[in-house]
Amino acid sequence: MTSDDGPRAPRRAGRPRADARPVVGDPTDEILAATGRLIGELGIGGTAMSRIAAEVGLKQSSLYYYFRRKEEIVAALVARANVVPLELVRTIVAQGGSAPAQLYRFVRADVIALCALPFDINEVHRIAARDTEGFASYWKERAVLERRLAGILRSGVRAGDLRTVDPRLTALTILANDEGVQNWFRLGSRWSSRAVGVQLADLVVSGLLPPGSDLASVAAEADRLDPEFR
Amino acid sequence: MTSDDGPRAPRRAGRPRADARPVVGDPTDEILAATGRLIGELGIGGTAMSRIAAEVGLKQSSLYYYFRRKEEIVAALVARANVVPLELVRTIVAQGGSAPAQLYRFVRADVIALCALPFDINEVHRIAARDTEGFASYWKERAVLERRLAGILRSGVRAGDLRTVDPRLTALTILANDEGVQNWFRLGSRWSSRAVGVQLADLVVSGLLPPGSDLASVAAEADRLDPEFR
DNA sequence: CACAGGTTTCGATGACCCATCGAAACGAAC
DNA sequence: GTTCGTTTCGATGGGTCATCGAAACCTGTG
Repeated sequence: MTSDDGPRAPRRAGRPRADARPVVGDPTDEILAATGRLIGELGIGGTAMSRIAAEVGLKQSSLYYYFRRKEEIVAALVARANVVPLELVRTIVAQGGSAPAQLYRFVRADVIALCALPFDINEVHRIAARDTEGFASYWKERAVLERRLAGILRSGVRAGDLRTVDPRLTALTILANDEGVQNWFRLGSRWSSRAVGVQLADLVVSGLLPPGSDLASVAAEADRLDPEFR
Repeated sequence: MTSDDGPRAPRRAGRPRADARPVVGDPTDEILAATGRLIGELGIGGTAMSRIAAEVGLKQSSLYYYFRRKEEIVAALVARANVVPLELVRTIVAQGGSAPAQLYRFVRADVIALCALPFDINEVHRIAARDTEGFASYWKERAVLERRLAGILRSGVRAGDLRTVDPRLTALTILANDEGVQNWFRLGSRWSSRAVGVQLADLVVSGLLPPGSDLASVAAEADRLDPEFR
C-alpha cells in the first residue's frame, strides 16, 4: 500500500470511537438529523439518548460532549424550524400586496412548511413552554412572528379588506390552527400538505373577508406572487 | 365520646395506608383527578407515579393496584374528555337547524369544553397515537366524531348552505383547529375560553359560508338554540 | 523518540423513574 | 381462631438522564 489508497477519512484528534466506523460529517449536525428523525417516530419522551447515540455511532455519554442536555438538542432543532415561518412572513410583508393575499400566502406556505418537519411541532412547544429559559430565543422569535401576523391583520382591517377582528387574538388563532393541523397531516395520510395548506388558507381567509368580497380574487392575487401554485 | 362522633370513615378492608389519613372517596376517581391536575402543570412525562401517589396518600407501587400502567390512567382520563364533543355533536344534530348553525354551535362549545380540560389535549393525542391498542376505544370514538362532523358538512354543502368543500378533510381540519387552539388558550391568558370559542366559530363558519350568506344570521340562529349565549 | 497539551470518546456511577412481586395488615365470614 | 378476599407496602430489576474521571488518539516541541 503506497501513500494514497483513496479518500480516506482524515484522522481526527481524540479517542477513536468504539464502533470503528469513520466519522462522516460534523457530529453536531449528525446528532440533530438523527434526533429529528427519531422524535418524529418515537416522540421526545420515547427517544432515549442512548438511541440517538447508537444512530450516530457513539455511546450515550459521548453525546454530552456536544450537548449539555437532551433539551438542548431539541432547542437547536426547533430553532431551525422557527426560522422558516419568520422568514416567510418577512418576505411576504416585504413583497406587499393586499392584506388578504398576504394572509393567504402565509397560511398556505406555513402549513406546508410545518408539515415538512419530521417531528410534531406541538410536542416541541410543550417542552419549550416548560423551559422558558432554555428556549428564551425561541419564544422571542415566536412573539415577533405573532406581532408581524397581527400587523398584517390590523392593516387589513383598517383598509376594510378584512372583517373587524381583534388582530392579536386572530393572529394567535391562525398560528394555532396551522400547528394544530400539522400534527394530523404531516404524515402523508390521505391528503398532501399542499392540499391541506390550500384548504386552510381558503378557510381562514374566506373567514376573515368582509361580506361581499370574493375569495377567488384573493387566491388569484396570491398565486401571482407564488409561482409554484400557478 | 359516645358511639357517634360524626360521619367517621367506614373502616375499609385491606392493609391500612402508611399515611394514616382516612380514605375519602373512590381511590380510582381520586387518582384520576390528581393525575389530571398534575399533568396539566407538569406534562405527562413530567408527572411521576410517585408524585401522583403522594397526592392521593399512597405509595408509588400501590397505584398499580388500580391501574396496570401509567398510560392506563391517561387513557381513562381522556376517555372522559372524549365523551364531551361526542355528546355535543349528537345533541346538536338531533336538535336540527341549518348546517352552518350546527357547525357554529359545535365549534363554539367544543373549544370551550376543550379549554376547560386541565391538561393539554394534544399531548394526550400524542400518547394515544403511539399506543393504538391501549387507546383503541378512543380512536374509535374519535372516528365517529369525525364522521358526524363530516355529515353536517356534507348535508350543508348539498343544501347549498356551505361552500363546496371536501367534508372529511374539512371535518378533520376543524377538529385540529379546535385542539390546536386549546393548547394556547386553556390557561386564562388574555382571553376567556368563551371569547376564543366564539372567535373560532365565527372564523370557521364564516369561512365555509357561500358568497352572499351572512354570518350574523347564522350566529343568531345558533344563539337561539344555545340560551347561555343570548 | 519522549513528552506535554488539546480533543474526542469511553466506562462507571448516582439519582430518578416505571413496573413487578411477594408479603404484610386489615375486615368479614365461618 | 382460622381462612379468605382486599388493599397496601417494601424490595427489587431494568430503564432513563446526566456527571465525572480517565483513556486513547492527534499535534507540536525539544
